[in-house]
Parts: sequence; C-alpha cells; structure tokens
Amino acid sequence: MADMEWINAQEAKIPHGKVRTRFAPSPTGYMHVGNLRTALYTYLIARHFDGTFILRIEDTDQGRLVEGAVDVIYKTLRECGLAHDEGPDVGGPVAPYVQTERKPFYKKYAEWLVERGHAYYCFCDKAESEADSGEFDRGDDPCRDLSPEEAAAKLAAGLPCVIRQRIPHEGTTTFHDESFGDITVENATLDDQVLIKRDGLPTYNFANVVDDHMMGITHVVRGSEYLSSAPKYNLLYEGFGWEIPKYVHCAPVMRDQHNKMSKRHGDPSYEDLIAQGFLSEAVVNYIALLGWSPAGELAEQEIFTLEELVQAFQLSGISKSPAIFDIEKLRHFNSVYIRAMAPEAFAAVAAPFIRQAVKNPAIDAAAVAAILQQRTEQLTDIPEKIDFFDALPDYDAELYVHKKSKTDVPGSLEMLKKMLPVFEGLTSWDDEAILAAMTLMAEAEGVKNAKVMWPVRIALAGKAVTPGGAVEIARILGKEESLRRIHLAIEKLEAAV
RNA sequence: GGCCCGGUGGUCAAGCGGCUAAGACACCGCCCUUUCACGGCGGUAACACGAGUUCGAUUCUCGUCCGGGUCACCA
Repeated sequence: MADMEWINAQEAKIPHGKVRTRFAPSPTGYMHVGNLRTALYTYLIARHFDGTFILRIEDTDQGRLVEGAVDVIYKTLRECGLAHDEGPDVGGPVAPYVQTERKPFYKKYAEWLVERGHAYYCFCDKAESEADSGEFDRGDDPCRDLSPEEAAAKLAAGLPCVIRQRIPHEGTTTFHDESFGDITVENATLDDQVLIKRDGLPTYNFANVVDDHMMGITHVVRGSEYLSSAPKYNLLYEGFGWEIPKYVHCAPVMRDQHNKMSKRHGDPSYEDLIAQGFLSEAVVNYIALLGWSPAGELAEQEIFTLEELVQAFQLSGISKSPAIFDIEKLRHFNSVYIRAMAPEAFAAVAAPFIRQAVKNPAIDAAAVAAILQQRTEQLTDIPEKIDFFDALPDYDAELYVHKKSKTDVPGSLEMLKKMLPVFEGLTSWDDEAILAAMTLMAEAEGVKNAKVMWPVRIALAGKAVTPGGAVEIARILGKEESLRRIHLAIEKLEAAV
C-alpha cells in the first residue's frame, strides 16, 4: 500500500509560486560542453525570472560512480559563476539532493501510481516481456493484465519484479515544449517503460519526474534526446495528477555535422578547455551563443557578461537545430576577453605559460605579459611566441632580408655595426632612449626607421615574427644581453657576406 | 526500419508574406605600422530541392532529399 501519510507530508513541503530550475548532472568526472551549456541555460532561466537554481546529483547508475566527480561539478559551477541556491552541499527545503539518498521515495510514489492503475508489477524475466527482435511490439507483457490479487500474491511470494508504467494502447499524447511547440504522438508507439528496476532503484525517467515534482521544478531544461520520452513523462504527471512543468529541450552541441561532442572522440570538456588556455568567462559567453541568440536590438551583440545574459535570456531565442562547436570562434571570444583584462590580471593568468618558456629570472614576466596581451588568443600559444627570450635561436642570416623594410644582409651588417656603439653609449635603457637611438640613426642615414629596426629586432630575437618590436624586446632583454646578441649578429653577418 | 525533430554563407546566426537576406568567426585585399598582432576600411560567400497557397514566398502547406534524436531493468 502506498504510504499516503508520508506522501502528503512530502507534498506539503513543495515550494510553489516561484520559478525553480534544476541542473541535474550525472557525476562522470568531467563537464561536457553540452552539459555546461544546459547548466548555463538552466541558471539563466532561474535568474532571469528571479527564481531558484537547484543542483541535483543523478547517481542512480551504480556502474558509473567516479571518485571526486561531484567536486568537479561544484568546481565548474563555481568557476563559471553559476551559483546554485539549493543542492547537496548547501542544503535546501526539499533535501536530499542526491538521488541515491532518495531511493525510498521513488518506491512509494511508484506504489501510489500502481494503485491508481497507471503502473503495474511485472514479474517477467527480461527476455519475456521485451521484444528481443528489435521490433517494437505492444501489449505482449502478460503482467500488464494481472489482477491486483494475483500481483499481490506473487509479491508476497517474494518474486523479483519491476514496476512498469501502464501506457494506454489507444489515443495520442500531446506535450508542449517551449522551443519546439506542441508535439503529438500515438500512444501505440510508446513503451511500457520500467519505472522501478529489479534492484529497487528508479530508472532515470521515473526519478526525474518524481524529483522534479517533489522539488517544485517549474522549467525542465535538458537535451533534445529526451524529446521522445517527453510524452511518457506527461502521462506520468497526468497519472499522478501533478502539474506539468515547462519543458525546454535543447539541441545538442556537435563536434561536426554528424557527431555530438564527446570525450570519446577526443573533444575537449570544460576542464580541457581551461587547461588549453581558455578563460571560463569566454567559454561561458561563447557557449551561451551556441544554440541561443538574443532578441531584438541585442541580436548583434556578442559579448555578454553573465549578468547581461541573465537580463537578455529568453526561451524563444533557443535554437531547434544542433550547433557545431567552433574552436576558432571560441579563440576569438577568448582574445576579446584577454584584451579586456586589466594588465595585472592578464599577467597573473599568463605567468605560468610565460615561465614555461622563459626560465631566466632576469626576464620580467609582467613585462613579457604586457607585450603579449594584445596578441594572445589562447594562453597555450604563449610559450612558442617568447622562447627567444631565454635562448637566441640558431637563425639563418637570410632573416635579415626583408623587402618591405628594404633590408638585406650587407645593409643589416652595416646598420648593426653603427648601432652597436650607440647602444653601448646609452646611459638609460628604457623605451624612450632605445627608440630615440634608432630613429636618430635612421634620420642621420636618411633611411626609413624600418631599415634600422628590422635588423636590430632580428639580431635580438632571431625570429621573423615576434610579439613586440625591437624597442620592447631590447628593453626586456636588458642592455647587456642585447649588446651580446648584436655582437653575435655582426659575427654571423660577417661570415655570411 | 517505425516514431519524433530539424535544414539561411565553411561555422554561429538575425529574419517571423514584400529587405539590395543583418551581424560575428574564418578567409582574401587595402590602410595604419618597428615584424606580428591590435585598430580602420572593403571583398568573396547562404535561404537543400520540387509542387501548392498567395498579387507576392527564406517565411505558410505538402512531398522528396539530407541531417539529428529515439526505440534499455543507461542516464
């Protein structure tokens, strides 16, 4: 018998009146980009409507438990600014928020459903009640028509069983989705799905319905892979006599035309992206726009703070078709966020990547960061850009040939020979002095600045492309090292001439 | 295969019966310039196809094709 006293007590606890959304991940040990986007939309809906954002852990799959996986979820939400109001760690009025801790609940609700005729005990072996041919064949479960007495007798005899949803053979079921609209299906195409498994744990589908109801969830945000099971959810809600929440199904985030993003294909998770030098703000901003777009005059805006997203977010802007994740565009967003950072903040995040390539403590990491900030899209690009600070590469004299700067090997040699004593004579080694030394030389020689600066920069860096110009590099390298490199360059060029 | 859902440039996308069909990334020019980058200016590039409805279809309807999802005692 269903424990109506207990059920009534639970029903009394359910909050009403406010928007309540929930992010309900399985603890897998990492955060999929698609999952994070779901979490974000879920959060945005809650905040946009001044509602409550709840975190619920769905760990009913015994085979997939991963150590520390829940911490990954907490950490990710925290880093992305998606703070939850209720959850396992912060508690709340409808605790517990971990599904395995809610195990006894589902059974009680399932029994209630059985009594109302919307579910039944099934004692079949797996093979017996299931169409093993792959062909869907309705109504062949003999237990569906067991009388209550017969079922009770088998139950009393301790026969193992599951509880299945009793779905009408006739008629249609219609449900409404906020972005897909009304969807109608024939009940005959629906399966008497298992609600309570043989091990006593609920299936995902059932646990969701029960938990969402018990937690007073008003908007169910999830991937579109659940679109086909939504009618069964509705039938469940109707069987219980519960109010049906608003459904918000989101099309998947794809790796390409054919496949979803997945760890298995080597696609990056949120953690991977961060490790690859993306800023979480940039990731959040980018994925917000992957499958959603702002309405009206905001349609052309792309850069949004989280708070701006909260303001702008509307269900009607959610896309119905899958979106391909474009790392190039993420790089662009990342560069925008990097350029907008305070120099000190950038220096802080860039420091580890700078020190990866530049071990020499005499090189000021903050100074290097300063020349890097406007040219960095992804933090991991940094090391290869600045490796020349530590060690002058073994470069070819041909680097001194640059058409646009009108330089060649003999001309460069001449310029460097002329600049060397000038640099040696400088009393202060700052941008202003270094620049003046070179422009004055150019002026005296009657040549373009580039004709003296190109050779100097090559001599200092040994690379055709560098962040910053001759002035900045000379300053960061310091006078002594700069002079040493110019000496080396002169030797190299003399040998080449 | 059945059922469900989609289909605007290479990618993200605006559009919601009448537009020279936005914008962004990427790409290509030019300018700026001390290389690169930043910044500025410009360019290439799209309504899957076929019927219908309509004075008029990217927008509405149907079919075809293509794509995605789903048919578990996984979530």
